[in-house]
Amino acid sequence: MNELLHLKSAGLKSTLPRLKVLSLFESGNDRHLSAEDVYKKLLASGDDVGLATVYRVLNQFEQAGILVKHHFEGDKSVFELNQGDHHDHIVCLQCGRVEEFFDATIEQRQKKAASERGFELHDHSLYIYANCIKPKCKYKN
Amino acid sequence: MNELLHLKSAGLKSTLPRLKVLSLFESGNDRHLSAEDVYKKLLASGDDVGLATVYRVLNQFEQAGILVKHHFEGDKSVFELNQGDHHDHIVCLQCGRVEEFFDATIEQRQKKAASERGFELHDHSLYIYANCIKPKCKYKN
DNA sequence: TTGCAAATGAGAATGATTAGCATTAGCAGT
DNA sequence: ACTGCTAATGCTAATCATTCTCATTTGCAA
Ligand SMILES: [Mn+2]
Ligand SMILES: [Mn+2]
Ligand SMILES: [Zn+2]
Ligand SMILES: [Zn+2]
Repeated sequence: MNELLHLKSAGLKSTLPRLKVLSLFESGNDRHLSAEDVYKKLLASGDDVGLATVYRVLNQFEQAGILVKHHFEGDKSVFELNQGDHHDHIVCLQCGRVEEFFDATIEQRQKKAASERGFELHDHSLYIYANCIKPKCKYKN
Repeated sequence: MNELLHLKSAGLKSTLPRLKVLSLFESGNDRHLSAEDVYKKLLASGDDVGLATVYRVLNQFEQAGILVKHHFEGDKSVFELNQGDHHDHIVCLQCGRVEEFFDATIEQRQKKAASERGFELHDHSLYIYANCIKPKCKYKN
């Protein structure tokens, strides 16, 4: 019942759509999902939710700190469970595989770059676009 | 007449809209401009171009390597002159000021992060969102 | 000059995301 | 358990940036 705590502490009612979205992310099959991904997965599993509701819930969860939003190359944004650990992403340009990484040196040098120029770092986004080295890459022929 | 060379070598006809867009960037008043920015600036200076043409020209210039496109926080993308030097950006969340920086260590560790995980780095995007430290910040009250 | 492919411009179309609004469903208090 | 009220949902319509269509214009090579 971790989900309920999450929702309650965020001041959000425990509704069916919210629980479904949450458990989708907690099932852990895919960490990074777009609104459309979530919508389709729920439909596929027989759960009826409106696309608008999916968008709303995802944004509410982000504001509540339950999810984190990312903007990978392309138009649509993706969400993932916020597990406290900050990390950045490597995205395969061929198969779309997403790998997570954390580099303390990079983090530190970003802070330094900011402060040296009269800024106080609030946030950053770092995406590495790359190609899987075969044979891992499930390149779409 | 550097512009003409640019265009010719890219296989692009030297048309009025293209020359105007190019000289706008080369005037150097603002390095980072969105399509809308470019459109409005051209209109303001009495030059009539269609918005669609601006979009087309910007993308052609990007493909030709004349401009580089960035996706700062927010929806609209911005372009800047490609002067050969790669750099990343710090964006002030309050006043929108954009500062450029380059950190060899960060670059190198990105490459390493990728190769260590079976990727060949192709590209990356790094944006630092921060707040100007007063009194530099032209915060919009 | 002429001819013609390439480029332009105005507006329609697109695609992701959000807003509006009537209907439904949590849930606090009986 | 029953009421009532507010928040949440689910349509649909609206936004907003960007792209597409296509009739008209323009650069430029012969
Ligand atoms: Mn992640
Ligand atoms: Mn720049
Ligand atoms: Zn791959
Ligand atoms: Zn500022």
